[in-house]
Amino acid sequence: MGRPGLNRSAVIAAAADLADEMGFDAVTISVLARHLGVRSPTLYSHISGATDLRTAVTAYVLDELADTTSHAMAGEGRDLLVAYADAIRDFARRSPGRYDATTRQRIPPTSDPAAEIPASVAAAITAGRRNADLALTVVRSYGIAETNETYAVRLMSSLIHGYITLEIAGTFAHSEPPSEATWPEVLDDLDRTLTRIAAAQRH
Amino acid sequence: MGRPGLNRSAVIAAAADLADEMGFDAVTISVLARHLGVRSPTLYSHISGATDLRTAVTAYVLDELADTTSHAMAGEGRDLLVAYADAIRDFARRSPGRYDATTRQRIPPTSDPAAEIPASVAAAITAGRRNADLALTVVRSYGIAETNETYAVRLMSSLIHGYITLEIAGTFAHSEPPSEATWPEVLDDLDRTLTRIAAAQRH
DNA sequence: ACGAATTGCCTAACAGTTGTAGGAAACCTA
DNA sequence: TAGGTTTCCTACAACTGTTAGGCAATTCGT
Repeated sequence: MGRPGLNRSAVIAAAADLADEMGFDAVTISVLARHLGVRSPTLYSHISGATDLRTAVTAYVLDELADTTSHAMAGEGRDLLVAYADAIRDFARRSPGRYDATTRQRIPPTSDPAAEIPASVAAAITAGRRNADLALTVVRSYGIAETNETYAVRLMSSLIHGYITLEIAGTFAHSEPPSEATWPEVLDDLDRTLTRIAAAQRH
Repeated sequence: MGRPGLNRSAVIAAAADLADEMGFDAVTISVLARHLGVRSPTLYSHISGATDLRTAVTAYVLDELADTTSHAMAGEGRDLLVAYADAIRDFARRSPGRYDATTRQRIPPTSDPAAEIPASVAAAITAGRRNADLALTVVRSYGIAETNETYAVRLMSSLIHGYITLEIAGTFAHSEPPSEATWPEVLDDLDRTLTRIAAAQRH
């Protein structure tokens, strides 16, 4: 039934690829349409507007990231931490536009019960939770108790995300040693801290 | 000589205020012009375009941040770290649009010697270095040797910036305890790590 | 094989934004 | 009061986001 052509998934995937080439902000409806060989209004058959497109890309990319990360995760404790953090960093360096999408798109608070939640927002929330669960897995593998879980996840996420963000922004490019060299040290110190948190609770 | 009216500084300061009200991305030439009670082309007498405006706001805000932070810095070691980190976090929470400006604006690498560097870009680089020097001051107060200075600054900056970014993005809003409660713990662990780095070098 | 429903894509058109060009008005100084 | 300087304006061109309505291609039921 109907004529075959673009579909929503193809449009979103193309947008994610474009984001890696030109930056997340540069992915406009017009640019994306030109890249796909159609006129701008055509895309409105597949997406409901620019913000829907961005949110959908965010959800799509968050799912990709969770897939990649969970596939790379193996071992326990320090090994698991390194596998987890390297997977995220590799993803961000390989696909900076995609990584940007995971952070740049602000999901409004769900406090308003009357407001209808668009499907793309719901998908982004679900995919975000998938990634949060992976972080939780790493922390739990250190034997950190439930009381400290949230804290440990926030500490670990902040450090990993912060380092990757500043690294991609070029903040580390103007001083020695190269960013590549200090990353393992960061993970070493993060490992020590997570170990300390786990040890401190079994008094 | 000449008719008094807007000048470049007033335009940039107004843009920074607007960023706090509506978000950094929402500050367009047209919106800013309307807010200042003039027509859009008028602004081109004071700024050379949209990217120049954004870069100039970044430089302006980086200077404000360095002023605020250096004014708040006092003490040594842990006290200094807390004063430094709290100043940045308070700034970011009080002025989220301004804080966004410090990170969202990408300064291209200065590798090309033939390219002329616009004044706003040079100002942003200088202001960025001011902030980097403040971070260095904190690290040095721990007695960390020059060999480890860069590493310690990267670690500290990544953690502080990452936590603030995720906090403002609302990532911590959906779990207990409140973000307010885990921040001091983060600084505690950061203090321990900086102390360890300092201790490890005098073997 | 044919009609009908379905679906994809198009043109036309409008509002809003960025940016350029050139001119008129307001102000300070002499 | 005249000159020079600077501010601000209107007019215009190009591009992006978005809506409305229509043509055309494909698939399904018969």
